[in-house]
Amino acid sequence: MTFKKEESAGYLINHLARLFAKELQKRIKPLGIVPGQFPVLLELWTRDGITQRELLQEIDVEQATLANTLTRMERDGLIRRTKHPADARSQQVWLTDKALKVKAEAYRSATQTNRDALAGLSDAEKALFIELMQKIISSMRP
Amino acid sequence: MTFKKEESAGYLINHLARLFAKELQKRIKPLGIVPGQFPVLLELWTRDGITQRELLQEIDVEQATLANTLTRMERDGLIRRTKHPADARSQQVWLTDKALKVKAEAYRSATQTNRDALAGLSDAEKALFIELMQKIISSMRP
DNA sequence: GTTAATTACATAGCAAGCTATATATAGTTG
DNA sequence: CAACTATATATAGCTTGCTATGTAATTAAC
Repeated sequence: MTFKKEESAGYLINHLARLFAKELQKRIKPLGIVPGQFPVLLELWTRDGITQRELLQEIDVEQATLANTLTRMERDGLIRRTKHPADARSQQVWLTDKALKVKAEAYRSATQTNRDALAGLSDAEKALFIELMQKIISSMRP
Repeated sequence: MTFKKEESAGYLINHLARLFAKELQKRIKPLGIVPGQFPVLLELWTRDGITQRELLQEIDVEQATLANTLTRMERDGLIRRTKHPADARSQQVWLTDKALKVKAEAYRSATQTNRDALAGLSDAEKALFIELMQKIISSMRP
């Protein structure tokens, strides 16, 4: 009954995810942002002022995770939250100038992290790797 | 300047890692273990009584992460720690009966999680996916 | 139009990761 | 052997994720 972790998909994926996060964190630290804030920023950079509910539909985390991430982002001066005019339960989320200013550089950091990480692969391998992950995700997603 | 998260290696890997962890957690919960304990168990099931230092060499996490994981495992009755006879700084780590008893079922759970997750891929794709991850990891590892 | 169900968000509490730092013991070196 | 240096582990404090539960506001049902 041998189980080799170096050949286990789950083990490798977990390891890889941590290596990626560490690398990205290093790059974006000077911008005053952290990896967990990236999905929120990506969405708001293209669609500012949406509600938490709408944000949640675009981001693959639990509602509580998003709420906590937004609280930290507010603390860090990246977003503001305002009451929704038509629904008092709802909050609209708005980027601050600080968050708008780092957009270009943050994109570059993420792109560069991906590029460096996959630098040892051929173009065909890179494309295949992405495709395989997409395939697995869509089969696992609830 | 478009950045599509569905095509970003880092984004996909993070998402995939969370899906895997969630799935594994569901399966091993009845055994009284959690995903973060798996690397420790895997090593101790084949080499019991080693020191934290030796464990650390096999597991790709920081020393502090391992120390905390071991503390939780001790609390949960999975391991015991004893002073090393020849070096008072050192701790030897031993599995309890509880941890030994779940070995076979835990292997099965992990194997099954991997199998199910990759079920939509051909054998060649599975092998390729593993190889690509190994390749990326070895290029990113410090 | 009050009651019940649903929705939006927050909070509590935990796991698992990280960096940075402290502490105790061992080893080395003058 | 006293004084550094190095090693083994622990602790503090943070992020990012989760589940479970609470709270307030809205909508649906009677």
